[in-house]
Amino acid sequence: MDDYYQRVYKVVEQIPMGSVTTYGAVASFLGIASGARMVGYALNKVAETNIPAHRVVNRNGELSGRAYFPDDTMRERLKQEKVTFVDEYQVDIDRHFWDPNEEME
DNA sequence: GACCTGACGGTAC
DNA sequence: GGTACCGCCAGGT
Repeated sequence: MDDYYQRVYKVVEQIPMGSVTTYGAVASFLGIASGARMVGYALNKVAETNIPAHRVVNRNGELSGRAYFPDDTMRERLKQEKVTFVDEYQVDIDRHFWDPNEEME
């Protein structure tokens, strides 16, 4: 369902600056807790659009999809948003975590 | 139409 | 506490 992707984009667009969420959180919000992979797959298609896909990381806070962005766009944008990094390619997910289920219920 | 792969997650060992 | 394996949904070959 292409509508599925639309929902993913819509949720990702709601992520406030300086905050990040996880694939699992988005998937859970869409009703498919086990479809975290699909979320990342969908974001891959919007990596070059206006969707802030860089604010979505895995459950460990790692920028697993940075390779799909040109250069270090993902890391640079997050740093620009004052997001705390615990590692060169890992954000402080526990500190900036944003749950769509609590903001868009 | 069947099999393989993929920006992940949770549980088991 | 860290590593390994299996499970999920969709899409491409």
